[in-house]
Amino acid sequence: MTSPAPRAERIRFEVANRLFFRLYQCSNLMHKNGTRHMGDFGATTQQWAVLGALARPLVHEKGMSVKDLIEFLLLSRQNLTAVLDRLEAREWIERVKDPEDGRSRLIRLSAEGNRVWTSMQVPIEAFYAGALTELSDAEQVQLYQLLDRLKTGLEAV
Amino acid sequence: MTSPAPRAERIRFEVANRLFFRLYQCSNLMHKNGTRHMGDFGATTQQWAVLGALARPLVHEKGMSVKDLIEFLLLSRQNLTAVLDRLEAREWIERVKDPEDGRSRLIRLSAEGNRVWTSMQVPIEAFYAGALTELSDAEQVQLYQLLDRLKTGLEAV
DNA sequence: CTTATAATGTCAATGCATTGATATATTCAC
DNA sequence: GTGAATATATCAATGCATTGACATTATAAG
Repeated sequence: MTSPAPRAERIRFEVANRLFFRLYQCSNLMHKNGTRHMGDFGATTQQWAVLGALARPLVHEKGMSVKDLIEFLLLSRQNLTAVLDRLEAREWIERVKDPEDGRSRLIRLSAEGNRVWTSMQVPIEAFYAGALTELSDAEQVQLYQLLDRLKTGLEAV
Repeated sequence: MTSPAPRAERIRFEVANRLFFRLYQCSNLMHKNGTRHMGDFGATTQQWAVLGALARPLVHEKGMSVKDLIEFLLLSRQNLTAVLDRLEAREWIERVKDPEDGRSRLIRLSAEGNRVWTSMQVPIEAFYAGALTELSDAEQVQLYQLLDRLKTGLEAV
């Protein structure tokens, strides 16, 4: 059927294969060791992402709708709901009615959630520093930018 | 308590934050859209990783022990067992006794698994090509190498 | 007012990933 | 042979992630 792939094609495939395999491994390691670094808090890396999104300056006051959180985090609604439920059970976030849209509920950091998020910065910074020892400042920026463009491709594929 | 972080430190933290957030998003997108690309086969990206590991030239004949697969894929034994169970249920892999070590069982591609893996190359290549449109060949290599060093740091942290 | 659309939530099934504890069989050192 | 270490498997709990289907409530269009 298919003729044997030319050399350039084989190499291209091999590079892509390794690239996505490393992405897979790095993501698993990030979640495993990142979550382990939070020992005292018992918070997962996925929960950081939510708290971090809600703690951003322009969001902190009024909160974010579930819809906006879904678009920001790129998660399914059903999955995000479960994560929010766990965060709400710990009283780190609150769901309040949006005064401007009765259908919408705004997700906000609670006072306790804000306090916890601040304390979490210490182990998070330690994790970041430890995980990035092999990369210079410039390389970290480079990696971020390459991942940003990979994300663009992955969204369209 | 802690004095306000110097500007350079804040920027460093922000870069790390974005880097790991993009890693998180890319990994989720890879699994979601990668698995979707396999529609006909109903195989997940994690299952590719296992089949791909077993299909490598030097492994294909004799297979790999569970221990070696764990070290290669960086997964927990309990998780890998579950993935292997699903692959075995589809008769894509076989577990055979290691003639050299009675404790060990070697995981091998079955004839059917080998055939399926070959057919899968087509949608996998299409997925790779579509996901990497934003990156040149050189950038793909660069990204792979940066992820490789990130992995080293993430393993040690 | 009626209808369509949008935002959210819920129920169910499946798969991936972790940790912890326990069990069995085999190999190897002594 | 005894005992330690190794390789694998299993059971249980928890969390993350997807899809699909259905329900509720509120907004917006006609």
